[in-house]
Amino acid sequence: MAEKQQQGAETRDRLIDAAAETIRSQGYAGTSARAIAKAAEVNSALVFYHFGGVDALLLAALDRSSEQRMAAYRQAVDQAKSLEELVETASAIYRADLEGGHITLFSEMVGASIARPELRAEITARSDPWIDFIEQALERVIGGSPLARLLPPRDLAYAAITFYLGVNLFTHLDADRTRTEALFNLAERVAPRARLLTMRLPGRRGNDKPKK
Amino acid sequence: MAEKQQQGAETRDRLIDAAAETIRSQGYAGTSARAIAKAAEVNSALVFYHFGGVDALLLAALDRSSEQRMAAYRQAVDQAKSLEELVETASAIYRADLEGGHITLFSEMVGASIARPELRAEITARSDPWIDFIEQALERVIGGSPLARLLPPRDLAYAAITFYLGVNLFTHLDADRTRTEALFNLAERVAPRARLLTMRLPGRRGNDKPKK
DNA sequence: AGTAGATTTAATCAGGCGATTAAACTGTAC
DNA sequence: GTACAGTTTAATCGCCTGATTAAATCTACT
Repeated sequence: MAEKQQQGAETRDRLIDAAAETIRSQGYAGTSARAIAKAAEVNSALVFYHFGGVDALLLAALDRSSEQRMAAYRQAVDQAKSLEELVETASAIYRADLEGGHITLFSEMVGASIARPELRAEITARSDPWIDFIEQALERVIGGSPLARLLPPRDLAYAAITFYLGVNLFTHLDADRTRTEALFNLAERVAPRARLLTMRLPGRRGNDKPKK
Repeated sequence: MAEKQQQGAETRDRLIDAAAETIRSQGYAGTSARAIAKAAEVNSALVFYHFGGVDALLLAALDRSSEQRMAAYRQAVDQAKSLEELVETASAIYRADLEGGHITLFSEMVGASIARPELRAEITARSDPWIDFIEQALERVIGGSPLARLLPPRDLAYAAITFYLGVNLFTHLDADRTRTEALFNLAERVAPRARLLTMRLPGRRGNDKPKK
C-alpha cells in the first residue's frame, strides 16, 4: 500500500523542481499552481494534494535550494583562513548561485512577502540562519582584530545579505552580466586591502601622504 | 471643451499617486487596475482611458517618482566636496527614499520585468540614468585620485545600485529597521577611511602568515 | 439653446486563478 | 479476487483579472 506507491515522493520531487524553475523564469507573480503543474507535467490538483497550496510548495522549493546552497557555502567557507580568501570563496559561490537561480528564488520570495503577511514570518525564519552563518564566518576570520571593531561581523553580514538580494535584481538590468562581473571583481580587489582601513587617518590633502 | 475640462489631468494625477501607493503596499503582484482605481476613488476604466493599460500607468508612476528623487539627489549631491560628504548625503536621502517608498516602487518594477520582456526595456532605460548619475558624482569627488584607480566610479555606481535595490528587500526582513540602520552607519563610518585602501600593503603579521 | 468634445460610468467579456470534489486508477495485502 | 489506501484525474466552483463598449455626463463655445 504505502510501499512502492512512493511514486508520490517522485511527484513531490518533480513539483518542487518545477516550482523552482517557474519562479525563476516567471517571477512570483507568474507562478501559479497550473504553471508549476504544467512544467512538472503533472495534474495541477496534485499541488494541493501534496503541499496544501502554492505558497507551501514554493516554501518547500526554497527550503530545498537553501539547504543545498548552505551546504555548499559551509563546506567552502570553512576552508577560508582570511577575509581575502573568504571573499574570494564567497564570490565564486555567489556567481554559481546567480547562475543556478537560488538568488532569484530567494529574493522573489522575499519580494512576495511584501504583500503577504502569512508568508513574511516564514521568510524571516528562513533568512536568519543565513545572516547568522555569514556573521559566524566573518567572526572566525576577522574576529578580535581591529578590522572587526571598524566593521562588526554582524553589520557586515547585513551588508552581505543586502548585496545578495540586490544582485539578483541588478542582473536584470545587465543582460550580458559584464556589470555584475565588475561588481564581483571589485569586492575581490578590495578585500585583501580591507585591513588598511584600520590604520590611523593621515592628515588631509595632497595625494594621500602615507604616514607612520 | 478642452479648456477647463482638464479635470482629466487631476484624474491622471490621482491615478499615478494611487498606483505608487498600491505597488508599495501590495507589491506588483497585487497591483491591479481595480485596486489602483479603488485607491484613487475613481472608475477602473479610467486606467485604460488615460494610460492605455496598467503597466503604462505604473511606468508613469515610476517616472514621476524618479524625477522627484533624482532632483533631490542632484541638488544635495552637488554640495558634496568629498567622498565622505557624498556618502553621508546619499545615506540621508537613501533613508528618505526608503521611508517614502521610491526604492520599493523601483525594485518592484525591476522584479516585475523578470517575467515581462516588454517591461524590461522600459525599466532598463529608466535605470541607466541613475547609474550615470552616480558615476558622475563619484567621478567628481574621487576622479583622478589613487582611490579611483582601485575603485573605478563606474563599478562603484554598480555597487551603489545593487545596494539600493537590495536594501528594499532587506528591510522586509528587518521589521524595526534597526538592521538597516546599522548598514547605513557602516557606510558612513567607512567612507572617511576609504582612501586608506590605496596605501601600500604593509607586511603581514600576527595571525596572518607572511607569504610570497 | 444647442452642439461638440473630453471625460466618466456601469455593464460586460473571456480567461486565469486557488481550491475542492467525486470518480478513476494502481499496486499491495488479505 | 476483492477490499483497501495512496495517488491521480477531469470537472467544477466562485472570484479576480485586463480590457472593451455604449451610454451618460459635463463644460465650453457658438
